[in-house]
Amino acid sequence: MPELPEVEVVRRGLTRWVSGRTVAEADVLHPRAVRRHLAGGGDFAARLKGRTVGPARRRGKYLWLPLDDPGFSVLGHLGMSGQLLVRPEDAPDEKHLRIRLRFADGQGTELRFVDQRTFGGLSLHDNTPDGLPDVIAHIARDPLDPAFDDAAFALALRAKRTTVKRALLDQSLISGVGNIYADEALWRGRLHYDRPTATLTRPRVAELLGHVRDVMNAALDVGGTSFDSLYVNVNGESGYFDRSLDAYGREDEPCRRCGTPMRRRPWMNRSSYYCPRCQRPPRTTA
DNA sequence: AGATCGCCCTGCTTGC
DNA sequence: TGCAAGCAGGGCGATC
Repeated sequence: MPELPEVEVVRRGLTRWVSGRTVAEADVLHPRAVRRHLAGGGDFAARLKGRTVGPARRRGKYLWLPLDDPGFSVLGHLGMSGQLLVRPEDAPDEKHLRIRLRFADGQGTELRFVDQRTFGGLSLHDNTPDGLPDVIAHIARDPLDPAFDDAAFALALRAKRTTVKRALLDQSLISGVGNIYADEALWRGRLHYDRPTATLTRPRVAELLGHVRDVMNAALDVGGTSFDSLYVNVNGESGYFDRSLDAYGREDEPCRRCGTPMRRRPWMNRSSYYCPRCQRPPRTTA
């Protein structure tokens, strides 16, 4: 599944291969892929036609393309299985092709949104004065954003009176951290997922934030080289999952620090992976 | 009204 | 062997 580093790779790929091009036609092949565009697929296609796209932007796992009509943008989210592919126009359709954008130039490539599980999609939205699609105005900055405010994050985290993994996944506090990165950062920080945020000191929060950034940057280093071939994988197949993860998916495997078998626990309809020795549970599991 | 939880979706894996 | 349940999970909206 695409995580923030993969989405960033996609953003760079879009800027390189799609920005500056003018949409000749948009084909919506599956209505669910435009479900956030409330006016429907026909309206989506009609309003996109003739628009020229600007440099791709990203916040958390959201991507958007500002349009030459400065009032609005194409917003995208890859969900669990979404891909944005720049493909030759004559390449056969992918099995799960949902949206196709043709361009009014002679480059011979088109942009395809392919998504098996249809958690992702594209939509058009008005921009806020900050140039953000209005429907994501509530999404906090992500930890790779230079304007991310570490001190404000630490304050808000401790004020929330929640547990640390919930906080990491709370998009109003910090965006772009999914289940995998949360578990990896917590393992690095030797923190149990149910640790109350109120018990974390500011230095501890700063350290945790550092771990989140380290994991993301490591993945970005690997993924950043994957899109510069001819068939432009603007798809986020970064090779991240070839990297060795320290926590996620390692149930019963030895902790890389202490050798204790890692555990998996059901958590919020998901799983949490942790080392029972390095990441001691809080005394009161309330 | 802030916090919590269920649901959306499909293909691969697991178990009987 | 075949079928069915389990699992993956971001984000939104309903609910309390």
